[in-house]
Amino acid sequence: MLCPLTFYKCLSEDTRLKILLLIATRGELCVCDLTTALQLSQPKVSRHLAELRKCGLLSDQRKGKWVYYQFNPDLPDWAVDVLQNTAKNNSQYIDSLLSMLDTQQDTCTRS
Amino acid sequence: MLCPLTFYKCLSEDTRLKILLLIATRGELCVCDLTTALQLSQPKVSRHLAELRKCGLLSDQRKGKWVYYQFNPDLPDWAVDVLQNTAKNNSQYIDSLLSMLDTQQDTCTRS
DNA sequence: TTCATATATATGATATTTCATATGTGTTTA
DNA sequence: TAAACACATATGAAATATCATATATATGAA
Repeated sequence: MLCPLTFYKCLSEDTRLKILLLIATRGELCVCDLTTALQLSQPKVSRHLAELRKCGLLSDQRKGKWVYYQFNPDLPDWAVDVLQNTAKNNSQYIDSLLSMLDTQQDTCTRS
Repeated sequence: MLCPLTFYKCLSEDTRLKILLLIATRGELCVCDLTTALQLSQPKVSRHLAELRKCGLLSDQRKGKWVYYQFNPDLPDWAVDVLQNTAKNNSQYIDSLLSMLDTQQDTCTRS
């Protein structure tokens, strides 16, 4: 059972909120996608991802060298609704980040 | 324009989240209703109310000696949705507080 | 004067960042 | 094929920043 306070603490920090809204939009992203989109150091991004994992908002899946993050399948519907509602109604907060994924050189050798 | 990060910072603290969910359920409440429901000191409740007012989530209305708080009419629809969705799907988080309002002696002389 | 509410200031508690380093996977090469 | 290497990601620990609480006191209405 996800406590609403735990959930909202996760959304109350700029990096974590952006990670969640990016994943709400794209379905899944790997760590290097996120460091590129957010222009932040890898340890900083990984640390916040660990927090989101620990609290049950995200789950991870390794594919070779890369680790992809997506919403935890156990996340309750109301929480998914909140995240998707927020992403849809605050595009100015994430659009420039999304465009980094498409137009900028991704640090992943993969891309 | 309400920034989503500002909004979620307001929801990331136990007292503030409970205040917002109580108001989502009841429409409006005065400070003494909230101190009763939450069993917290008046300065603590007032301080959090001031924060929610400053950030644009709540507006206040004085009625005689009492000050009533309700959602700010300028609060965007997505934010109202988030709060009502959360209240509806987390009744275990607020039901016991709501029952204090109905059954316990309210500290307001009014009641 | 009393009751309801607001706020200042000091203090304590938590969360975040950074740097260094560890782990884990795939790839090269001797 | 095993050692060495390169790349992606995770984490420990210290330094720093941010936030919440308590107590005392101020304001404002009846």
